[in-house]
Amino acid sequence: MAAPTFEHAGSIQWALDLIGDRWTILIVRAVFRGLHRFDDLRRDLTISRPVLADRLARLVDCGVLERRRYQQRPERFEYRLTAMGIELSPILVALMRWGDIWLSDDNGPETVLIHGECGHPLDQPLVCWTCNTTVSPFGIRSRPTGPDPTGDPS
Amino acid sequence: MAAPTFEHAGSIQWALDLIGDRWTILIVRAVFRGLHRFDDLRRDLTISRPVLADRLARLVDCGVLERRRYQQRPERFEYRLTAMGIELSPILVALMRWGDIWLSDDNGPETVLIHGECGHPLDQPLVCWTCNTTVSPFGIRSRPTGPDPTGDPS
DNA sequence: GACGTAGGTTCGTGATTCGAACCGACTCCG
DNA sequence: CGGAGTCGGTTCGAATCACGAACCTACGTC
Repeated sequence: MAAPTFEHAGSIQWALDLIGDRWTILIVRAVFRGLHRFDDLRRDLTISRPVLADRLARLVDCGVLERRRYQQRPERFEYRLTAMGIELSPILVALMRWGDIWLSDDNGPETVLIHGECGHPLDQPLVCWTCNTTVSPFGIRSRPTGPDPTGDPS
Repeated sequence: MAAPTFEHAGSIQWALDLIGDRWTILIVRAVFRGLHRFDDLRRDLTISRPVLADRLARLVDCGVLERRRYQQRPERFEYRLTAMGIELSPILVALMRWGDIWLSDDNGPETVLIHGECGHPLDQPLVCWTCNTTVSPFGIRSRPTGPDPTGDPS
């Protein structure tokens, strides 16, 4: 059984350059939750004004958020997720599930994410739609970065 | 259509406290790829010695990595993923897929992760095994943090 | 005994991040 | 009219963090 390769560091590196600091993910999550205004975000996250302003500008710059004027006189702006931002949700889901399973302080909740329609737990598997099977982390290869380096099995 | 809630910030907050800096994820990824020794990691990541030592110690502390002696005289150690560490893979996958789709510089590779057995692309959906359906980010509720705050639809 | 390797620690500097304070444009209240 | 409040920031000086360079230990090798 070969190890997962996780080649193509660039993708992860780039992603981390944008969202790999302590606040950005939490900001995106807050916007998901319906907080769109500067002061709402600041209160909810207890983040300092300069850092929030910087992160929001960066997220708008790279296309994760959209800055939208919601009134004139005085001009006021709110932040909305773009398609690029909405597609961050698998990362949020993965972080949340992992944190919930492994880091719950004592007898924390075991199942956080549930299906809105039926109320049953959600899973986030790797799926090959061609084989119609779920795939373990050890069934991954990467393309086009060549053959896997055959990391010796742990 | 209600927004996803992503309640229970604690889970994400805790996860980010451990793995939310610029290096930790990259270190975990490198260990996944088969790099287990201090100097191999340092060379691969071009990370400074103090930071690598600090991150490895922290990861061992919190149970993501295991420090294992692989020889005596002189004592030498290597780092292996624990179960907790292996289960970080959904986060790596999500980061990688997002970065690859949205951040590839020009005509970068569109499909990085493929099924080792069949060579077809892998997907990482949200699945409700009870309904046997995939769920969009907007079909998520969270438990037990109460009813969703009905984030106004974007 | 000089050199190489493996796995770190110590140290001083320079970049981040922080809270506190300030600012500008406007509204509301009296 | 004057003062307070709201919203969305920017500026500033102090504290924290991450960095490379150098050093250290313990061993093997030439």
